Parts: sequence; structure tokens; C-alpha cells
Amino acid sequence: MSSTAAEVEAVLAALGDPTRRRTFELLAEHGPTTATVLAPMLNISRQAVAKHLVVLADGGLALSERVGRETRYRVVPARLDLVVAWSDRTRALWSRRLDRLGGSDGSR
Amino acid sequence: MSSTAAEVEAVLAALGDPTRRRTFELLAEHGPTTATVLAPMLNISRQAVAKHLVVLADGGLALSERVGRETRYRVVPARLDLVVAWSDRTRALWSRRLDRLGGSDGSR
DNA sequence: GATTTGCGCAACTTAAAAGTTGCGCATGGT
DNA sequence: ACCATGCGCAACTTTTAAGTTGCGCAAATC
Repeated sequence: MSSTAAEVEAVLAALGDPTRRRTFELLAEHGPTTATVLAPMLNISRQAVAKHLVVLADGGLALSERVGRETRYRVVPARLDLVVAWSDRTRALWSRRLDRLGGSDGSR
Repeated sequence: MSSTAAEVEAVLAALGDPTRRRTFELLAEHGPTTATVLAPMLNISRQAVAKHLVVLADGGLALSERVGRETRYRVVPARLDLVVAWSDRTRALWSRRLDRLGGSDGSR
């Protein structure tokens, strides 16, 4: 249930690259597509896109499905919850520290 | 108000690196600290930490304050909202597509 | 005022991704 | 059967980020 550190790692690393994030967004807008279709939109080779898609899939942000001779990828938006969860957890670390200080001031 | 693409870029790129994310978390737990203090916790040189802190600051995730001869960094947890906002926006892109399809099925 | 401590600047090395190209194989169309 | 299309594998180049080391300067300490 609670996401492992490795999962968060994979997701944030995947979203760290601009081209890959753009790929993810395109996938979200267009729906299930192939690397061949995405390549011209990103102005990079099909192979480069294919690699990005594998990274996204490794991070659980996308799923691949083989349909005939094409490999269609689709986005898994639920995976973004991991990012949000991590953000909340980190914010919690911070506020917990403030609690220990007992005050209402975060500086100094 | 609405975050620019460049800002989101900077934040996600900053959080993409494991060491840098760890630095960010340490900063959240420990409160304002210097690169010198953080270095041994991360098992890397002070300079390496200093660079990470600059990247975090560029992304708005941290703020530096010069106190005497030390440079103290503190976390800006509010900046994590950008990540959450981007996640929401991307999810919206996705569901909007489903709306266009008019159906209740995301596949195909 | 001499020493210690902490930092920034800069040059460098290293390591790892991003991207390219070429090829061979499988699937679909005619 | 033949050709076209789409993909995966693999080797390679290029780019960029991560990390190190050395040095000089400014601020505390004594």
C-alpha cells in the first residue's frame, strides 16, 4: 500500500527529463499511441521515444500493449498519486520538525 | 499565479536526482543547515552538496541565507504545490480526452 | 595579527543518460 | 509469394550532469 522508496525513485526519475515528461503528456492527451506516431511530434527518432516509453513503463506511469505489429502505450494517471503522496510526506517531515520546536516560527 | 512550464521543469528536474531529493528531505527534517553539515550525511563532498543546493534554490525548493561566514539553506515546502498542480493538470488532460470520447472506457 | 573555519570559483574527471543509426525479424496487406 | 510497415536489439556517438580536487578569500576565534 505505502509506496516503496524505489517506486518513488523510478517515478520522479522518469518525470525528471523534459522530453520524457512531454511524452507522458502527449500520451495523456492523445490516448494509446505508438512510438512511431509520437516521434515526429517530439522531433526525435522513434528509437529515442521507444526508450523513453520503456522508462515510463518501468516507473509504472505507462503500460504497453501489443496489438498486431504495433506496440501501443497508454498512460496510467493513477501513478501520479505516488508523487503527490511523496510531496505530502515530505511536507509532513517539515511540519513535524516545527512541532518539535514547539513554536510557530520556521526560521532560525 | 499559474506556474510556468519553466518552473515546473526546474522543480521536477531538481527532484529527479536521488541525492538531491535526499538532500531536500534532510533539509526538511533538520531545518536550516549548511552544505558542510550535510556533506557527511550524504557521503559526498561539500562542493557536491553545494551544487545540489544551488539547483534546489534555482527550482525555488530552497532558500539560501548568509549568516556570518556560513550559508544556511532552508526548505520551501510550499514549492511542492507545483508538483501536485502539474499532476492534477496532467490527470485533467487525460480525463478530458475520455470526455471527448463520450464513453466510460479508457482503452482502445 | 596569526590561525582556524567555511565558502565560492574554477578546472577537471568520470559516469551515465539521451539520441542516432543500422539491421534483422515478425506481422499485415496485396 | 512478395512487399511494406513497425518493432526490438545492439553498437555507437554525443551531451550533460554528478562528483572531485585545489585554491584563494572572508569571516570568526584566540
